[in-house]
Amino acid sequence: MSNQAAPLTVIDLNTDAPCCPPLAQRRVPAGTAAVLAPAFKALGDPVRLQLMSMIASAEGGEACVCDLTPAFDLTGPTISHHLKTLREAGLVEAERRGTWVYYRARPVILRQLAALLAVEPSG
Amino acid sequence: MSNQAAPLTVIDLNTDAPCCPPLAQRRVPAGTAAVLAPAFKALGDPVRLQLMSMIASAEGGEACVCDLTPAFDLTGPTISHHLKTLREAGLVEAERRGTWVYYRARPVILRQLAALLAVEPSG
DNA sequence: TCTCTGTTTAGACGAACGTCAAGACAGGCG
DNA sequence: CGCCTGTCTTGACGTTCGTCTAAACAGAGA
Repeated sequence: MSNQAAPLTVIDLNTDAPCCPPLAQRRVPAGTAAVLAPAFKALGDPVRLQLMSMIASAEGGEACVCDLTPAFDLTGPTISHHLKTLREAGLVEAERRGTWVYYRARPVILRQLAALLAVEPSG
Repeated sequence: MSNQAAPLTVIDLNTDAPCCPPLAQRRVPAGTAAVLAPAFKALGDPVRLQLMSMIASAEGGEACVCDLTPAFDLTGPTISHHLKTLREAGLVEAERRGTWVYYRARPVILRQLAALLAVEPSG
């Protein structure tokens, strides 16, 4: 069963809207927390945080799995699993071009997470 | 044994320095990822994300556990456990004043996380 | 078509997580 | 002091996570 009919999609992750006021400004509602927490969770592993950074900072905006995998002391399947986690969290998207698969960051959700964490300059 | 002698403290979470360039600008090194990933992980649970927000947005900059607990359908010990997780991640700090315990956000690390997630205004 | 390389899926394992009930600790008040 | 209230710790339970090996899938090239 594809469990995506849940009525939880309070936030449209595809718009460029800032989505939410900073976490420190207004209390985050349960629905918003349920939607955004998985994204933070996906970033909550050192390997995935590095993968995310390698992808987001790659030249041309995309990184090949063949460049990502050898950067870690982990097997290919394990890296693939972590990439799937990032994909399911909406943080990256994948595209196969011929032999290789390329991953690209999705800046919109990154901006939303950053906005949620924003704090007054010197509060 | 208090396992905090680990030689991993690449980042001083107590300074006000921006600490790291955005994740999308330069590849996050393994040491930095190891230090910051636990903070993201701590925010990766809906309950903790809401707790963090309730604390950070509370009037006076602090929130009493007695106000936090009744906001969820969870037992006191469970909320306490989540607060401990936030504390160990360096996101909040606690202080007991008489009968009640008050939690306060630590804006420095929040700023660091937000800075790491920062993305150019428009791709 | 067959074979080779690159990537993902499936299944299994131990470790860590989220939750609870029960108990321990801290502080205020008779 | 003894009791009560508020908070944290302990120990347990089932679930999820991170990793691996083995196998399946997708494309390129002979």
